[in-house]
Amino acid sequence: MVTTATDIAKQAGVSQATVSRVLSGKGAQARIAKTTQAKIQALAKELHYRPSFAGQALVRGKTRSIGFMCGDICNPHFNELADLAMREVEKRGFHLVLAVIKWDATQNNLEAFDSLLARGVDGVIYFGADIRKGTAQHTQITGGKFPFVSIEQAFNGLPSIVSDNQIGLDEAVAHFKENGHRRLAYFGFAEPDKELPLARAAKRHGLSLSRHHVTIPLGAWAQIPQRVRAAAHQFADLPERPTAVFVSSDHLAHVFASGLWDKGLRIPEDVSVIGYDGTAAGGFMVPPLSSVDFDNERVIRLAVDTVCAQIEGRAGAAKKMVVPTRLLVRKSVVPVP
Amino acid sequence: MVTTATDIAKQAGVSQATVSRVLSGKGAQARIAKTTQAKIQALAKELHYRPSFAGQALVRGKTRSIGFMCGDICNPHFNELADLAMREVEKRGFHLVLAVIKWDATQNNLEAFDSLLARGVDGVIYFGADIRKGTAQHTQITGGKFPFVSIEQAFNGLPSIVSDNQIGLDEAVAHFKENGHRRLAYFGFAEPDKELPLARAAKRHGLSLSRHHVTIPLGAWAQIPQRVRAAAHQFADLPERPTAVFVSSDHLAHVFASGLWDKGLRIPEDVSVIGYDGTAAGGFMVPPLSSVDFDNERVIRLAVDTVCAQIEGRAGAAKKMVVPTRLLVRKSVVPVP
DNA sequence: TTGAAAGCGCTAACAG
DNA sequence: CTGTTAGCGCTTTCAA
Repeated sequence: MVTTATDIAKQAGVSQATVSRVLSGKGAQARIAKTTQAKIQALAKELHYRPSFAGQALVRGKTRSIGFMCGDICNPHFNELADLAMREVEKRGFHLVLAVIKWDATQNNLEAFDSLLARGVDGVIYFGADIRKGTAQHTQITGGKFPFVSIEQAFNGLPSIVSDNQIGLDEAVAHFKENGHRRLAYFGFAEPDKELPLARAAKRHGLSLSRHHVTIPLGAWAQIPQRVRAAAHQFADLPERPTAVFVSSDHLAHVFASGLWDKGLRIPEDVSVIGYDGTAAGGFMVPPLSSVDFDNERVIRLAVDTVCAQIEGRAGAAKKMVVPTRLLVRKSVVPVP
Repeated sequence: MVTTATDIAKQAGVSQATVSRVLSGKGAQARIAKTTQAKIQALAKELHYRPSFAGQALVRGKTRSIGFMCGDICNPHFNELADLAMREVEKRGFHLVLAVIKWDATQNNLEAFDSLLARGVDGVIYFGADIRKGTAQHTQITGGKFPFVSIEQAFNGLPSIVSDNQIGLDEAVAHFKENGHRRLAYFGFAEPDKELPLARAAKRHGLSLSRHHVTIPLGAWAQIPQRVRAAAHQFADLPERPTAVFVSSDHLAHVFASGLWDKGLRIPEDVSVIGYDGTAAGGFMVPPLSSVDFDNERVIRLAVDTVCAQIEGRAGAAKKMVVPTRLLVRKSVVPVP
């Protein structure tokens, strides 16, 4: 049914090894006769030859594929990242295998990681979901031998790429201030990486800061939207409602905006908002969402470079890379009335 | 470095075949001594044994993975579908390999398909992008032998799952009419599958219908957003602007809404809109977008069932399955002023 | 209850 | 310039 190199060898009257040499591009180097090459090439085309993935993987000990672990792929930040990763990885001759982290799992483990290893990936790019958890066991599994790079979350000793949120958040707060806002709020999951820099920035610029956390019980992952919406409703009903809100992700900002809308509030007329991630999707919100931009391109390029280097043995490289964030000004912040 | 079955066999003092039997769950059936089983299991755990993907794939002739081809993964319809497909496929013990169709390729070919085959998938679920093209060559490649199912686009003779747009579009038009709208517009790419049923429905309900096509030159895929936005601007400036618009996808509806906003127009106050796809993302638009729902769950379940059946030799099954669409009423249609 | 052996499709080292 | 040979890690007869 499926054509193998041996089939071609038989028909061409040469050895299977010769076929392999020609078809894997080593023909020139091995100085195979032009005529033989041509014959084999022709046969290969005619019989729709396609090297067996499993055969190659087995003998090479590599599948030439890289795993990408991330949260809910319906979150624009993750799908935009996955899209970039796919292109970047393919550019280097690898395949990308996606694995979505299952937060609704009963255990707090990352089955996705096991799934990727079972799938035979040569390395993994790990990008935790919105809510981060310790994953000691898997860090151990990797043990520093397996090509691995983590985005945003730094595992001890393993290469990681984290963003410097202070810069972007400073700009965000400054932007709010320039527009006359005095009462700032944080809206989102509990994320110290964002809340601490935000608090610092607020202090620096003399704005008050309140925090509005959305909490999701373990296993209730599916009801995130409802809970976020409910939290937005609560926010809308606040007596001394802040006029400026930093939402911890663009994805949440969508739901937040929708929740405000339910209550008859509008962005930016009633409340000015800045998101986080700088997604393209945010640019199509009504109004276009200003956001702290994560520099996806750079992060992904670094991540892919890092795993590839490890896979190909050219190790070394920095252990921890820091990428700056910056404010992306669109239309969701206006002067306070 | 990596533990193999042979390693375990050596340490356990048994043959590698026995290890394989135990570890692949055939221990009971092959009546291996309980003690032997226990010893092997223990060793496997201790040494972090993980069957080699390539080894298994080679001997089985199957990778137990299914390819999913679709358009831009940043389009909510596609990422919601991919997400479902992933879960559905994993439920059956397969992996999903994503391949995004590259419309910006110079050739009108689907490299994604080749990429999947190179990746050794056992079957393919094909879901064309917004703009569909003939892909004769690949239809030939599949030749009816390779497990394959197409969503929305019916290839000659191959299993396919298409939606019945007439139902949903009738409901959509009826909904517009109930709200007093008389002038209806189609906004989107040229898609006969949607435009024809829409025209029929409009006629039936006595509404006028104008068409506003967004055209993208081949290779200009990257500038879709700008072009859609520009088209929305043009629409906004129309002298006799329709009050009701059917947008060919929720994804486009986002951009359309954003384009109207640029011009100071609001949904639903100035124009009522119904999208297509019924994405969850549409539910977070401001205002929540009414949409013709595609019944993702059902389509994906059918698709996965169909490829799996082919892969596992239980062939047969219907050649062409039709899934009804229906209107999902949210908040983007209001009575005409 | 278990071992020996064959072979999946491919690459690469070693001979010519 | 090309053939032979030896595995890669696993499953699966066939024997014992």
